Parts: sequence; structure tokens; C-alpha cells
Amino acid sequence: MQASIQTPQAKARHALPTATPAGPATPEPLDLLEQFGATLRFGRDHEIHAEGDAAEFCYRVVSGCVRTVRLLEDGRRQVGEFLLAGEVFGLDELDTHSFAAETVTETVLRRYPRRMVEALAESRPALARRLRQLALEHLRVTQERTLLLGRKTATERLASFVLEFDRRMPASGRGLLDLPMSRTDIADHLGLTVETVCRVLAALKREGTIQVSRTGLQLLDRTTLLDLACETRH
Amino acid sequence: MQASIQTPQAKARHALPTATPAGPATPEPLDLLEQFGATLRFGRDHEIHAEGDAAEFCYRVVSGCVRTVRLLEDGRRQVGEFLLAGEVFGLDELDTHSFAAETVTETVLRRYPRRMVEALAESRPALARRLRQLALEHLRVTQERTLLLGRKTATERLASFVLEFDRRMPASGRGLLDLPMSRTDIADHLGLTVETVCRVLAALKREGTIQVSRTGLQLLDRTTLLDLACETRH
DNA sequence: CGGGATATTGAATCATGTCAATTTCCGTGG
DNA sequence: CCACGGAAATTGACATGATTCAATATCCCG
Repeated sequence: MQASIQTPQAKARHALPTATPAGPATPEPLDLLEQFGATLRFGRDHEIHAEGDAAEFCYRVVSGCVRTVRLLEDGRRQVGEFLLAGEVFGLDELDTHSFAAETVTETVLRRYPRRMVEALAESRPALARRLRQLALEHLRVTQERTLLLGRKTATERLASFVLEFDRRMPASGRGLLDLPMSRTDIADHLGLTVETVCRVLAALKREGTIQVSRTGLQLLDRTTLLDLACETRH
Repeated sequence: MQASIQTPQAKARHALPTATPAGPATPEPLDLLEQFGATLRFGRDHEIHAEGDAAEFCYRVVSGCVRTVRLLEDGRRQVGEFLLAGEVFGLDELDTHSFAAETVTETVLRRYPRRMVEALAESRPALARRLRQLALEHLRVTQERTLLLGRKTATERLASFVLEFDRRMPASGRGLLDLPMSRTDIADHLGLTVETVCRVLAALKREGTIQVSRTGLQLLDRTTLLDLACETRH
């Protein structure tokens, strides 16, 4: 399936959701890029860029869901992260993309040339600062996952995953979220197998901690989840 | 044990080892900081800063070895990374240190106020660029470890570890490196137990792939190691 | 109302963890 | 210089959480 590309237009249309919901909106330095953006539409399971591709563009998810992926030769797969509406990917790279990016569902993206980002940052300290901040936030999330993968049990991983997802999921009523990705995607994100993901979700459901369907999930007992997730802060 | 602190002095003394061993040395923007540096000396197993501390300073290892550490309430431990001579830590932070930092061996550090780094970056695009680059390199290493922890077996993890260490270890003759850290440290870095680390090292030794002693290690069969490590590139 | 993909469940196996001894190393003091 | 002692490393035996393999069950989509 091919993506449709639209040339730059309606500027304000795809702006970042304001970081601070109340108070005077902080100016978002990334907005400088809007004029260089193009809008792309993809069907489900479509590759946006491959691992190792020159990092020519970065992207913002307008709607839908994207996953980043790495493979070992023998097929073992690692899902780096899931990107939701409003989130940016492909920006925190050196010269090449260290992960491939694929759509999970039908997705609309806004694409920007990284060359322009870098160029603008040279003369705009606010943008430069913002770029570093984004990289550092990304780093912190990745370090958190390092702890999850290195030291947590299957149940703890699922609890952490569900809670993180709940935090990031845009405004779906209290504790009610949908899971656009497959169980296999979740497994490859958490360093588990599909079967283990299923079993753990079933167990959490049995104990009344969550409610799950194939594509959705509801948090019933947040306390138990927080407990299981072993989160020091939050 | 208390650290001795020396006031700023001999500027060039603790400069970064030139990134490019041959060719015209690229000017290193971080050198701007040298005038704000202080030298610290620590004994072994000394805490440099705690997890959650305000990120007031960053550090360069002059000699010795440092580990970064996170703990789960029940004592499970994750070693983020080992820092060797010439390497910097505590720089890639937002407001607080997300890991504690401890010396592994006797260590000499050079310490810099982060506030100065950030301030200088505002007016020096080259420094700002360098800061982001460091964050991105750090991110990439962490993502690599994510794959290791999520998808590799114990043997593959040890092979990857040994090879990475070999790459970073400053000029110790071909394939001959010392391991300043304990087996427990290695285990907590690789998401394994001490016992597993011992057994895997013993197995690799038995098969003639490496030579190990308590504090040192020699690579005998690099091909096998690369194979085991499942490295797509390098 | 099929049919293929995805999810779920069960049973058996395996890699790694746990627990429990040793053994080795190495600094220290006699 | 050597014996001692404590910490770290190693090894063995056993336990277990997660994987693997296999069989349904369920959900969509056409």
C-alpha cells in the first residue's frame, strides 16, 4: 500500500497538543517546522522507514499508532516503543534510524525534514534546548525500560506497561483505554512471548485488577497495578 | 571515606582524549568547561551522587571506574553502565539524576557545574550541538541494551558485554582487558544472577573462546564472540 | 456465513534462578 | 614470609517462571 502525500498547507492544523493544559501556553519551538511539513497517510502495518535508513525525516503522529522495531537475524524482534497521537519519532537519531518504524493501525503522519530542524537549531537556542530535552526524555523512558526488561517479572512488566499507556493515552475516559497493537507487539515490547502476555492478562483479569478485550482495556484496581509495577515515583 | 577536592588548576591536564586519534583534532566544545572543573578523588565503592539528587554537577572519569545504579524497593538492582577513563556521566539528565553513581575502584574525577554547561550552550551552537549528540549516543547505547535485555540469552549477553568492553577499554593490548567490577556488578548490568555470569564465563572459557581470571579477561576467539553477540553491525 | 488471522489455553520442557556448599583470592597481622 | 579470615567467585543440586509446541476458541472482514 502506498502512502498519499500532501504538500504543505493548513499550518495550525497539526500543531502539538499544548504541553500545559492550563496556564499560558509555552511557545513550542518545534512549531517553527510546521511550514516544512508534509502530511502522509498509511494503512495498517506499513513501513514508514527501515532500520539503517538515512535519517532524512522525522515525524509527528497526527492520528493512529506507530511502532519502532529492531530485528535480530534469527527473527527475534524488539519493539522499541509505541507512538500515539501528538508524539514525535525519528528525531532522536544521529545519521541513520536505529529502529524501523511501522504503522500499527491506519495512521496520519506529519513529516519534517531533519536537515531543516538541525539548521534552525543553529541559530535558535530555544529550539536547540528543546531538541536536547526531547532526547533526554527519550533517554529516560528507555532507561526505565532497561530496568523493566532487566529486573521485572512478566506480571510486573504488564502492570508497568498498562500504567504507562494509561498515562499517555489521550483523554479516553478514566482508566478506559484501547490497545491498538496486537498481543505479539506487546510481547516484543516487553521481552516476553505472546502466550505469556495472554496468560498474565488473563490472570490480572481473573483477580479483578483489569478488564480486557481484544482491543481495549480498563483499569479497575489502580492500587494493585501500581504495587505490581514497582514504581518508585509517579 | 571522604573525597579530597582540589580547586581549579592545571587546565590541559584532564582534557578529553582526542576523539580522532589521527588527523586534525576536532575542537571539543566541552573543553570550554575546563576552567570550572574541580578534581575529586574517591576510594572504592563510594557514592558520588544518589538517585534523585538534584543534577547539579556532571563528571568526567580521569582514572578508575564508575557505575550508575538504580534499585527497586525489594533490593533488585540495575547497573545502568560502567564509565571508564575519559568518559562523562551525569550530564544527560533533566533536573535530577535518574541513577545513583558509585565508584567501582579508586577513582579520580573531574567535576563540572551543569549550570555552566547549560548557560554556555545558550550562546554557543557548537556546544549545544555537542550536548545533543552526547545525549543521542547515550540513547543509542541504551537502546542497544534494551535489545540485549529483552531478547538475548545469557551467553549472548556476556558475549555482547565482553565485546563492548573491549571496544571501549583504553589501549590495553589486543584483546586483553581488565574487569574492574565484580561479577555481581556484571550480573546486575546484564539482568542476570552472579551464578549465571560465573557459569557462562566458565563455559566460554572451557570452549576456548575467552580466558578469564577474577579481574581480567582475554579474548581468544573473536569470531565466536561476534557470532554469539548477534550483532547486526560493527 | 465462512475463513484466516489473532488470541487463548494446556501440557511439557528448558533456561535461569535459588539455595547451599566449597574454593579461591587477597589483604592483614603475627 | 606465612597463616588467618572474610569477601568474592565458583560449582552443584534442585526449583520455577517463562518458553515452546500444540490444540482450540474467538474475532473480524469480506
